[in-house]
Amino acid sequence: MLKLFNTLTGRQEVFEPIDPNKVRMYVCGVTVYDYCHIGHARSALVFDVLRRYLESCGYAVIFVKNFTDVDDKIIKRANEQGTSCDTVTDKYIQAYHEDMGKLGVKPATVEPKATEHIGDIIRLTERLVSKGMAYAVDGDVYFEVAQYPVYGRLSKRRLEDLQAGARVDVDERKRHPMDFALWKSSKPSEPGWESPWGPGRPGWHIECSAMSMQHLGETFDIHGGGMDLIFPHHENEIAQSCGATGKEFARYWVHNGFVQVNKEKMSKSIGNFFTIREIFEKSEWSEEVTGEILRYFLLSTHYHGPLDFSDQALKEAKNALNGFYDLFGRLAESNGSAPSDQSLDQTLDRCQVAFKAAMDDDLNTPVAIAALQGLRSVVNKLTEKGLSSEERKRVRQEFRSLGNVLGLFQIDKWQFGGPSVVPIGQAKVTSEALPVGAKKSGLTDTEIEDLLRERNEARGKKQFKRADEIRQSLAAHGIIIEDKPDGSSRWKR
RNA sequence: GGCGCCGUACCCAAGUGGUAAGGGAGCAGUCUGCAAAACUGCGAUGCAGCGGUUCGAACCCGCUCGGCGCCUCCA
Repeated sequence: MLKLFNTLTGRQEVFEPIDPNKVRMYVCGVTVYDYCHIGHARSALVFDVLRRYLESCGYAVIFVKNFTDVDDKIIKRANEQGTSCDTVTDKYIQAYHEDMGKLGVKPATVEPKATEHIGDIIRLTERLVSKGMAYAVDGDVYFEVAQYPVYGRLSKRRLEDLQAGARVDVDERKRHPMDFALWKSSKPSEPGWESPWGPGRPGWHIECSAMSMQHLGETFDIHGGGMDLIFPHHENEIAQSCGATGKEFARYWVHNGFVQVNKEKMSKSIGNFFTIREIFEKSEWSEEVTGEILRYFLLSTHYHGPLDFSDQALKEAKNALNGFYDLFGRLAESNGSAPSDQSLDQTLDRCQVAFKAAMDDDLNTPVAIAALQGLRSVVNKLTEKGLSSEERKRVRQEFRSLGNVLGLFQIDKWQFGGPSVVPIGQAKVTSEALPVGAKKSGLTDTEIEDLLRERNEARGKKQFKRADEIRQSLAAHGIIIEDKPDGSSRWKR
């Protein structure tokens, strides 16, 4: 039974979808005027995992994640670059898909763009105007917060408190300082659409209401996003949606914490952000490996709390992951048959139960990972005694299927090279495709294999000095050699 | 000024009333030509501090200190 922390009620609640077998969720995506940073990655990942977990529980999930492709920042960026808004948004939507794809974030069921829903937005705005909850002034349309008595129920703020500290310039055309734009008039040079109030474009908040209602209905199950969206974005979505329909909007509001750098929020305005592609470009590991390291790192903290990004943290994630892939490597190698171990079934069952309990507890991924670490530890002990090949397959499958919920452990070979086994004294160099774990620079696999072969020839002749020289020189390139009991060797980066 | 979050070992990180999960790093040992991996052992009498409630508190209450977020575009 999944429990989720609901921002709306301020506590954990048992998750029960409207339709017993179906979950409808909406997550605020990004405004596409720049590359995504790690903070965007965390948000995308958290809801990717929520979606995967719901699916693994047997729900049919309809997952909508939008792109905000009309916005002041986009217009500004287009002007700076001397291009059109479409060019800007196309570029960054593509980049989004590339970056998130490398992270293993599955595409949402529907990924609508604001500009594809202008008609819905205008209709929703008209609906609010006709109900007296919004008013037009000089081609702009504002939502009147005073018309929605429970305004502030999500962010737990009262209108009076907001007024006191408001840093916004008060627009005297607005009836209340917190009234927000549903529709903004456009200058001829700006993107605009015809509307009952003249040419204009949507305000920021209205698009999410229009798109979520269009794709998921007026009331749906889960609405998510980063914590910084609680106010004003989600507060305003609730006000305008409930104001228009008179029904509840989303039932569970889920918000992820920030990625920080040196305990400070990673943000564009502070300038302390790292883009996802920057991490991939800087990384010494292959894309698959880097993507999995990032995932592991981002899931090693509960989604609700802050998460400090650093090179050291990534390195620790890599080391932790190494332990798993070392085990997978050994599981994949045949080491003779061994009598079946009766305790294996029990071990696998226990891990499943612990994993599920952790995920049920508000998506407690650190504890879920701990369950997998526990399995790793037990299986390591079992492999010391020996496991049959059928058992080794089952173990690997277990890691694969539980890992799939987190998007981990799906790769066959990680840092281990392809033709990694070079028997002592009789190596044959087989050149295969560059393995997944290949480093982007440094020695090629063939070079490594050549050196390894030379080393094992030396070992065969008991020329250990030469053998150790080769070990040293490979180590200088970050290559670690492991000699197996049968005299052959494997290597990893 | 208002609303809210956080402070657990060298690092990361669970635990939110019943006597401190897990990982990484480190140290020692087994194994190994040497390594690596794996295995075994070691590691917070204490959870920012001080009071209080309780048979019992890291977990509840109060105060203090320290760090941060939102109220403005922001995942």
